[in-house]
Amino acid sequence: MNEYLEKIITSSLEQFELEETPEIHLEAPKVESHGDASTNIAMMLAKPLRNNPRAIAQQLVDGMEYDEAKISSVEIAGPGFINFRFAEDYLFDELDSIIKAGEEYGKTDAQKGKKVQIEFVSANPTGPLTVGHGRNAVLGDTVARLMEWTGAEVDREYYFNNAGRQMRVLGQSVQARYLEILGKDHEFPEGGYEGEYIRDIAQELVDEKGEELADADWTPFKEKAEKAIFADIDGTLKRMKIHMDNHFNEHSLYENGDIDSVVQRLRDKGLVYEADGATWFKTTEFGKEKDTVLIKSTGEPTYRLPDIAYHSNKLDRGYDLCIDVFGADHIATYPDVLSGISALGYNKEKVDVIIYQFVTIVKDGQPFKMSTRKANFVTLDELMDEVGADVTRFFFLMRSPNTHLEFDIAQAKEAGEKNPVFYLQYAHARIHSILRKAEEEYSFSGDVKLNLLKEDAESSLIKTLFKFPGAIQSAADAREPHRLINFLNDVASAFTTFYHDCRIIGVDEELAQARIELAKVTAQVLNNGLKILGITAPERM
RNA sequence: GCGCCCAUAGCUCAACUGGAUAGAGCAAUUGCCUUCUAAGCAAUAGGUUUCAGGUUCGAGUCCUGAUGGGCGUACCA
Repeated sequence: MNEYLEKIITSSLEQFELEETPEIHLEAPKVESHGDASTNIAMMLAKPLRNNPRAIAQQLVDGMEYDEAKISSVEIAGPGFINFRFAEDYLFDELDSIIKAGEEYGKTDAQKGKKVQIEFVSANPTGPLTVGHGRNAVLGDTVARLMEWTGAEVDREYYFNNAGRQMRVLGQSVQARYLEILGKDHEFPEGGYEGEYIRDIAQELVDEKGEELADADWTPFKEKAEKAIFADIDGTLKRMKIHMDNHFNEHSLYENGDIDSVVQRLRDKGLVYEADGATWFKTTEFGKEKDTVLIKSTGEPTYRLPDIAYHSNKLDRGYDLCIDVFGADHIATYPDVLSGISALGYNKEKVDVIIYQFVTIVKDGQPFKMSTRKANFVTLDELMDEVGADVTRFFFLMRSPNTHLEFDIAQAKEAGEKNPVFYLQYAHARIHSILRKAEEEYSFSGDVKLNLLKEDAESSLIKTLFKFPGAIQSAADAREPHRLINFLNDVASAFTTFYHDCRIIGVDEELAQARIELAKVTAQVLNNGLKILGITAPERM
C-alpha cells in the first residue's frame, strides 16, 4: 500500500518540476480521524517552493490520480498533512492475502540473501548464567529471529575463552573444595569463586575419582569445571529456546595464527609500535586520546587483540553483517575493535553493536549488586523455576535495550496473573476457545464474505493486523524487539474490543463465518509474533 | 577530568527516528459475569516530558549549557 501511495504522490509531484524528489515519508496517524496513512510532503516542500504548505498540499491533491478501489478519500488537514483513507475493498483484499500467507505472514525479503552473524551470551564458563546474562541471551536470540523474518540467513555464535587467569582461579577454587570435602589441607584461592556450584562440581569429582586427584595440580579441576559449567549453560539456554549454531573458542585464534597475523598486518601499516616493553596500537590515529596496549610487557595480549582478530575472522567468513550483543560495560571497548578492523581494511559498517543497559536486580524491595565470583546472584534457572521461560523471555524483551531494566524478583515471581505476557497469550487462547465452540455450532458451506466486516471494531482490527510486517521490519532494523511487543499489545487490545463489540457465535451464518475468519487471522498474527519472541501461544489457558 | 547511556503520570515504561490532542501497564476511585474465557472490558483521576536557551511551519525527539543518576575511562577480562 505504501508503495502505491508513494507512486501516486511521486507522479503528482512532477508538476512542480523539482530538481530532486524529496523522500516521501508516510506514516500511520495515531488518531483515527486523521485517516489510515499520512504524509508530510507538502510541509517538506514549503521551504524550497517558498509557498504555504496547505496550498502545496492542495495542488498535490488536485494533481493526484488514484484508484478508488484502494483509496476512498484524500484530505488536507492541520498545517499541511495529506491524509489518505483506505477503501473497504482494499481492506478485504489485503485481509484475504494475510489469510493466504498464514504462518508466513509477516515475513519479508528486505534482507534477502544477506548472511548475518550474531554473537551473544558469550559468557566464559566460570559459573551458571545469571539474570544479567539473560538479557543478553534473549535479546540476541530475538534479534536473530527478527532478522530471519526479514529474510536474512542468520548464524548464532557463542564466543568464549577457556584459558587465562579467570579459569585458573576457577580450577583452584574447585580444587580447594575437593580437598575440603576429603578433609585435607586446602587453601582457598584469593578472589576464588565462592558459589555453591563449585562445591557441587567438587563433590562430583570426589564421587567419580575418590582421592585420586589429591596430589594433582589445578588443571583437571579446571577441565572438569569447564565441562560441567558449559553443560549447565547449554541446559539453561535450551530452556530459553536458544540454540547456538557455533561455539568459537578464543584460543583457536592463537592456534591458527590469526593473532600474530593481525599484529603483523597492523605493523605493516605503521599502526603498531613497541614502547616500555609492550606492543601498542595507535588508536590516536582513530580519534582516541591515548594509544592502546595490544600486548602487555609480560607477553600476554590484552583482550582487545583477540577481539580484533575474532572480528576479522568473522568478516573473512563472508558475513554481510556481524552483530555483537554487549552489556553497557563494554561500551568503551568496541571502538577499538572497530578501529582495528577498519585499519585492517574491512568495512566497519558490517559490524553492528547492540549495547544494552544493565539489569538492576531488585530483591525484597532492595537493589543489590551481583557478582559471579561472590556468588550473590540469581541464576536464570532459578528465575525460570519461579516464573517460567515465557515470562522470563518476555520480561527481558519488553523494554528498550538502552534503558535500564529493573527486574523485581518478587514482582516477577508473583507475576502470574498480572504479567503482560498473559495478556497476549490470553487473547490467543480466547480466540481458540471461540473457534472450538464455533466448530460445534456451525458447519459452513460456501465462500467467506469478508466484506460483511463493516463494524468499526472490525476494520480497526484489520488495519492493525496490516501493520505486522512493518512492526517486524522496524524492530529488526532498530534491533529493538520491544517494538514488536508493543505491536502485539495493540493486536490483543484491538481484538478484545472486537470481541466485546461483535459477537461471533449466535449471529447469522455468513457474518459468523466472516468473523471467525478474522479471529483466525488474529490468532495467526499473535502466534507468529509470539513465535518471533520465542514465547508459546497456548490454545487453552 | 574525559567518553557513552539515561531523565516522560505516584511506580515501571512507550511514543513508528522531527509531526497533529504525549500513550500503556501497575497502584487509586467507580461501574460491568443466567449469552463466545472477568487472566477481561468501560469510565474517572493523574503531565510545564528535570531545568535554561537555540534550530523551524512544528521539538519528548536535533544542538548548546546546567542539574541528577548509571556505565566506562587500566600493560584487568
